[in-house]
Amino acid sequence: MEHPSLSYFHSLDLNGQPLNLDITLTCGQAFRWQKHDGEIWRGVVRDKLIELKSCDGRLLWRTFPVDDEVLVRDYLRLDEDVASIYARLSSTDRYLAGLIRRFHGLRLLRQDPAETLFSFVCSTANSIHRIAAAIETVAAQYGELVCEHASACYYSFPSVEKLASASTVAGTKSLGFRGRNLQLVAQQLCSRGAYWLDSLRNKTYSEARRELMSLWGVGRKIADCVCLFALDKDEAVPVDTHVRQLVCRLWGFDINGKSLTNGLYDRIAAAFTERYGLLAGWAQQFLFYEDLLRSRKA
DNA sequence: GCTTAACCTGGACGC
DNA sequence: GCGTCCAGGTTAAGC
Repeated sequence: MEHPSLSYFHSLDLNGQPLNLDITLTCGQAFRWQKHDGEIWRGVVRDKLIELKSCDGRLLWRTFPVDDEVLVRDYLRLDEDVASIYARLSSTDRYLAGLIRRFHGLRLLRQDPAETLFSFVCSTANSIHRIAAAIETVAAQYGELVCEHASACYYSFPSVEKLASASTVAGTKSLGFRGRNLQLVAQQLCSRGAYWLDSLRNKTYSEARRELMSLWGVGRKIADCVCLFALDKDEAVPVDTHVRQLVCRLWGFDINGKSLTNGLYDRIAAAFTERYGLLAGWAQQFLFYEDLLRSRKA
C-alpha cells in the first residue's frame, strides 16, 4: 500500500535508466542525505530541500520551498544515458561488470562545485560520519534557512562569501584544523571572482584540476573529487586510502606500507585511465563503493 | 622525488 | 579510566 504522503510527490519516468538512491546517496560522493521512514531520502541541494523515492522505474520527487524539477534532473544527471555507460564499462572488465550488476543504479551526481570543494576540504584525515556531522554544523551555523519541514529546520550550505568572512569558522571545534583550511580556501575563491569555480566546468579535466590545485589547501585528491562529483569530469580518479588498498588487492600493486606520494598517486590514477579511459571516474566509484562496504563490515 | 611531521578531533580498541 | 591509533589529505622541511 502506498504511503499516504507520497500522493504529494511528483513522478518522473526513468525510461529504463538505472537509479538506486540507496547506493547513489551513500557511496561517499555526497554527505547531506538521510533516509526517513525507511523509504524517503531527504537532503538539501543548493537552496532547496529535496525529497526522493524511487519505485517501479519511476522517481518520486518534491522540493521545498517551491517545486524545482530542473534542479532534481540536473543533480541526479537524469538526462544522462547511464545504461550506455554501464554497457561500455562492463565490456572492458569482467570484475567491474560484476560490481555494476551488484550495485546497479549507482550514479555520479552533479553537485555544486563550491559545496563539493568545501566538503572535501573537511574530509582531510577525517572519517565519513564525522565529515557529514561537521558539514551539518557549518550549514546550521552559517547557511540560510531553506525551510522547516517535518519538525526540523534545513539550512543551505553557506555561501563562499559567508565562509570567507565568518571569523569563527576557523575555530569551529568539530572541524579541527580543517576549519582554518575552509576559511583560507573560501578567501582564495573570493579573490578569484564569483564565477571562477563554475567556469572550470567549461575547461578540460587537466586544466580544471591544475587550477583547483593552485589553491592553497587543495591537493590532488580534493581537486579530483571536485572534478568528478561537481564538474562533469568523468575521467577524474580520486585516489585515497580505499582506492590505494583496492589496487593492491585487485591489480597486485606492490605498494603496501608505502606512503601515498604524488608519484604513486599519479601511477594509480594512470592505471585507471589505461583500463577505463574517459569513464575512469565511474569505474573508480564502483570499486570504491565495494571497498567502502568491505571496510564497514570489518 | 621520497619521507616525515604537524595539523585537530573524537571514536575504537587494548590494557 | 587512560593511552594509543587512526580516519576519504595537504603542506613544508629535510634529505
